[in-house]
Amino acid sequence: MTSVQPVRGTQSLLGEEADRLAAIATAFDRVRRIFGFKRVEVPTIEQTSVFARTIGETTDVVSKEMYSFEDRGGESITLRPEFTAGICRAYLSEGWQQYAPLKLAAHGSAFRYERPQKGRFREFRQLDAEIIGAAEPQADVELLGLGYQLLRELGIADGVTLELNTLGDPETRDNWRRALVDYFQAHRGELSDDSNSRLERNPLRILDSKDHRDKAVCENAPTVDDYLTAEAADFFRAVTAGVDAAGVPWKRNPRLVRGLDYYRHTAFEFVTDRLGAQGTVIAGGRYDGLVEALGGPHTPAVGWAAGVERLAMMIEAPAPEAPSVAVVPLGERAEAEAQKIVAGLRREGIATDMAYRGNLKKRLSRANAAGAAYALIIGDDELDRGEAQLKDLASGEQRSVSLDLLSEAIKQ
RNA sequence: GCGAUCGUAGCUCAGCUGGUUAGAGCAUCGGUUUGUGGUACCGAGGGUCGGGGGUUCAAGUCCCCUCGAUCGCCCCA
Repeated sequence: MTSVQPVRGTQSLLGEEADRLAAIATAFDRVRRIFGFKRVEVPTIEQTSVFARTIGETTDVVSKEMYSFEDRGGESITLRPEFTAGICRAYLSEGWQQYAPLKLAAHGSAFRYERPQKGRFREFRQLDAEIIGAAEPQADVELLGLGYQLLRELGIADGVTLELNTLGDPETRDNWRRALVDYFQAHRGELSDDSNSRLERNPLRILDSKDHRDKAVCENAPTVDDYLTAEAADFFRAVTAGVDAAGVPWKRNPRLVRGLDYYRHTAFEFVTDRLGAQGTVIAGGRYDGLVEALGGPHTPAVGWAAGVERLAMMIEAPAPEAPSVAVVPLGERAEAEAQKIVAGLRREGIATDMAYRGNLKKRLSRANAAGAAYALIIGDDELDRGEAQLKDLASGEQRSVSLDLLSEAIKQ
């Protein structure tokens, strides 16, 4: 066993595994352009208060999962546990308000001190999409359409279901929450221990508990629909009508809630049963109160985040990268000449490798293992004639090609 | 933070109820006459059996602790 170990919950990926993550980011970038979302880059670190004020002091994310430290200047800094708060901070501190409404897309690593398991890591990657400064239900619809098209581009839309719910406006939410607390108080004895503690911190979360006792109690719990104000009901109707019109399949899940405090109105998750316990692949909702929590003006906003590793587990393996040609020089003179040839081919845009170790047998073997389409064998005899042997590694056919016509021979 | 399972060469694993120098496949390196791979054959290197302690005449194999991994709970993307 080696003495150096990776930090728990981090990943070091090679080849296909790394290609999978890249494929997700590439697809997201393509779709985000089609939908007119601007790319944003935001810092990996923020002042701790940015997350503490927005996500909610009592949430597990803030109270026990953040990577926070004091920097050398004595400031409390936190590695971002998600993107939304940092983007909203930038929206305020960078003067992005002048561009509102803003459609933004970002992706990168986020950090949470959690117990690693399938599809869950301490350093994990997210795609993030936000629309800031738009109170219209059309914004929610556009965002859901973005998520759906991403899944389609990735070829996994069939295995994923959009679950949609509303948490209502603040009035709705408060009334519903109060009714839920009353109801669960009355059934305290039937709830699991976890849910009893949730009753103090985050009663809405009891609704999506996995415990069978909790599920039984939730069967008859009050639903949001009973407390929706007329405005909140209209808003949700407009969202579902828009999603239907956009051709995005969905289903209502009246027990779907959000873990973070800042959500209002629309809440949604794209979920799959193919990934075990971590089945949520994209999740988000409307967070009209967040910018205010950071000290800004009242600013309506919607957004979602997607788990890159989870998406990466679901997609087909991307085609492996292989050179078009592997140059195989024989002898010192040929090796020097080969550098010129390799450089020339690469300038032409042809993916080129050079096999420079071992005898011819080894070099060809390496060329083959690398997946090269052709091997270009260059020995003294060939050089004297201004030629090289171009070998098709799939068919085994080999022919002489003039060094002046190499790229043409390889491209065809 | 809680629970279950697991931890043997670079990788995937075998090692039966504890018993002489710990094995295989793949990978790596070398060779099968010195310029032809993908398909053969021969050979080599590589492991203090995660770490520490204990039981025993004897432990990879049993017990305890610890670290790590996996899957689930919690939380959440």
